[in-house]
Amino acid sequence: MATVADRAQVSRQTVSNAINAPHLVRAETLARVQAAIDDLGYRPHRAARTLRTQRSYLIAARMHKVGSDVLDRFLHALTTRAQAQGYRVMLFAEDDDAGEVASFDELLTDHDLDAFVLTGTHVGDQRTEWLAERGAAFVTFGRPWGATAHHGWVDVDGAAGTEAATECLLQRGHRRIAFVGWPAGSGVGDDRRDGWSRAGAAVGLDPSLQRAYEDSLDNGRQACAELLDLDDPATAFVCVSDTLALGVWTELTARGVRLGDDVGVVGFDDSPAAKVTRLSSVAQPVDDVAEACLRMLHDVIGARESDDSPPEPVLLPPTLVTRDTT
Amino acid sequence: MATVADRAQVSRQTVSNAINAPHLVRAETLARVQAAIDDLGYRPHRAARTLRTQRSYLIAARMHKVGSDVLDRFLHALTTRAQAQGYRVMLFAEDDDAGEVASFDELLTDHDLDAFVLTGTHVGDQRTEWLAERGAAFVTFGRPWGATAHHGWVDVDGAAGTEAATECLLQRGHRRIAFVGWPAGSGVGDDRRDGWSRAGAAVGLDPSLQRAYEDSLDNGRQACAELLDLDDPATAFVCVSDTLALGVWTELTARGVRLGDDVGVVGFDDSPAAKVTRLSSVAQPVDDVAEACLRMLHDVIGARESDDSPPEPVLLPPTLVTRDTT
DNA sequence: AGGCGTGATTTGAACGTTCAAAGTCTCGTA
DNA sequence: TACGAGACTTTGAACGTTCAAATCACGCCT
Repeated sequence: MATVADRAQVSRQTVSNAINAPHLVRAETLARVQAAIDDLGYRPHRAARTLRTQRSYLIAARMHKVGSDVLDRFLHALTTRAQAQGYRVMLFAEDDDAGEVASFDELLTDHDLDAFVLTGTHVGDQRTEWLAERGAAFVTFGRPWGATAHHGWVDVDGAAGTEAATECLLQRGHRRIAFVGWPAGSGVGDDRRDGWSRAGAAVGLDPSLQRAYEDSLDNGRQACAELLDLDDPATAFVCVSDTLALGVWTELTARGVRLGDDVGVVGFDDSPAAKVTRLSSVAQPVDDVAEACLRMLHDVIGARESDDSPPEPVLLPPTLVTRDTT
Repeated sequence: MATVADRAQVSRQTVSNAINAPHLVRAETLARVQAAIDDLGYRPHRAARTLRTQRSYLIAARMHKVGSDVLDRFLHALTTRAQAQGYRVMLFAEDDDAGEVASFDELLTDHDLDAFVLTGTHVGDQRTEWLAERGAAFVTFGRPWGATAHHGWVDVDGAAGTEAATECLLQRGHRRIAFVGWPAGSGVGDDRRDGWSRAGAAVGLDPSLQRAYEDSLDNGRQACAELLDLDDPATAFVCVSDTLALGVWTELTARGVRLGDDVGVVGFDDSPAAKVTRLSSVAQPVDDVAEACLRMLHDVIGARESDDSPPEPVLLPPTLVTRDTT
């Protein structure tokens, strides 16, 4: 920077201004500085800037547990878009809320991180409170389940997704549409169940036609088997996840059922496995989520300390991808 | 840090030494400094340290294109392990070698990155040369295909994987074992084909029983159909990827073939979709790869400038996961 | 003529660390 | 008694930026 200043016949500070506050610099001078910068290929040093300004242009994101296709795609979108705005994404990996908070602390204090993107919000989430207390900038991909929002969030309207799935199956003539979900209390799971309930209630479907299991292929099979073996069996399955849906699919395939014709299935997340098995599924618009997160983060970072009202939440609609199982 | 120094009745530098070079400090003093650090909850500021030492304790990794389960898991393992050693992983996303090199440049010059982890090495890779020229520390997950190694690398022995797959199918009694691969020249693809050739040659299998297509489900179906419709059809398929294998699986399922009994299939990568469809597949030991990468990186970072011979490469054996299709 | 405001630029200090060199203390030895 | 060696500690400067305040040049008003 000193070299640039010398060559442009100005002081360090003018170079700094030319870069960070060009309106303070006379046009003629600006051009001279710009030329010097180009000639010398000068680029400001981030660590020095961070040291002085307490801003790192870094965003932290948690490296999710493996096998989560949605979060993987989200992270990709986030990285790409952050980069376009001059930010970089820094990863951390933790197993639970407590560990994550410990990471926050280190990242915030030691690395001057500018913002955090949280995924997988859940009931009783301890992370948001911690961050809010510290006055850290953050947004969540996921609603503040069971709490009032004291922070910006972006989420996908799961209920709308399962509702659309249910309506699609209704149109195909199904009247025994079951829901295969997660145990109550999970926020996301309850929301997706609500969508099915809503669509069902509108036309008087049997609201008891449902099962709740932890997320696994085997549990999907199990649920499917139970619902098929009823006196008045289910003819279609709306599932809270692709994992359970693929379990259902497995059971149906094993029984030799004609998928799409006799029985319908819809999953959630549109995972690669759904594409392979031609399973219909509700797709989350992860690119849009990432975009919205960054926009919101931009506002939050700017408005921190001055403004105390959280930004307007964003709820995005998912898309039903219709394949062979509906 | 000044506060710690005051409280411990020592100078800044002694605090610094207590942290970075404890052997230089008298035990008694060390204890006093340590106590002060604990009392005040002091933690050194990374940006300041980076500014002075030119070291960031940051490792760059590329955020792979979506849908690559192996790289996703690798990234997770890398993050976890790096973190345990005091490093953090910084992401970048680029579409091609040129873009990636541009990112390297920015990360190296502006952010003082300590090291790079490259994935997806390929024939004519421009990235390694660029990094080597700059004297940057890096390792690759993937061999330097078609070039002599001027850098440390870790890879999985693909040929050993397909060889094991082929031998497994031989044991099941198959004698018409086909290979569904990628077009020649891709390094990884050729290597995996070699494993099949090797195992086949040992017992005199037909070496022409193979197809080469770009990686997609449809191409897998296509290849499968062609190989089944031969006068002397294939009875088993060793595939270069799960994508192609799942294409094969789709075609076989559509034809109502009894998988595992009449016909065998083995994929590569052990993706989630393989688990769902009960497809046998060759699994890469990504955790071990990440571990080896970091160990190697540690050596490279330490030895930079002094030592010029690259570290010993690491080639790890994959594991054949046997499910219903063998 | 002198003071004043405004826009452009410079100066000195500071951010929090570590490097390089110099300083102090203790002890064994000539 | 002094001297050098070794162990430990301190001092001043530096890393590359930006902040806050000072300075400068210039035209305008009274």
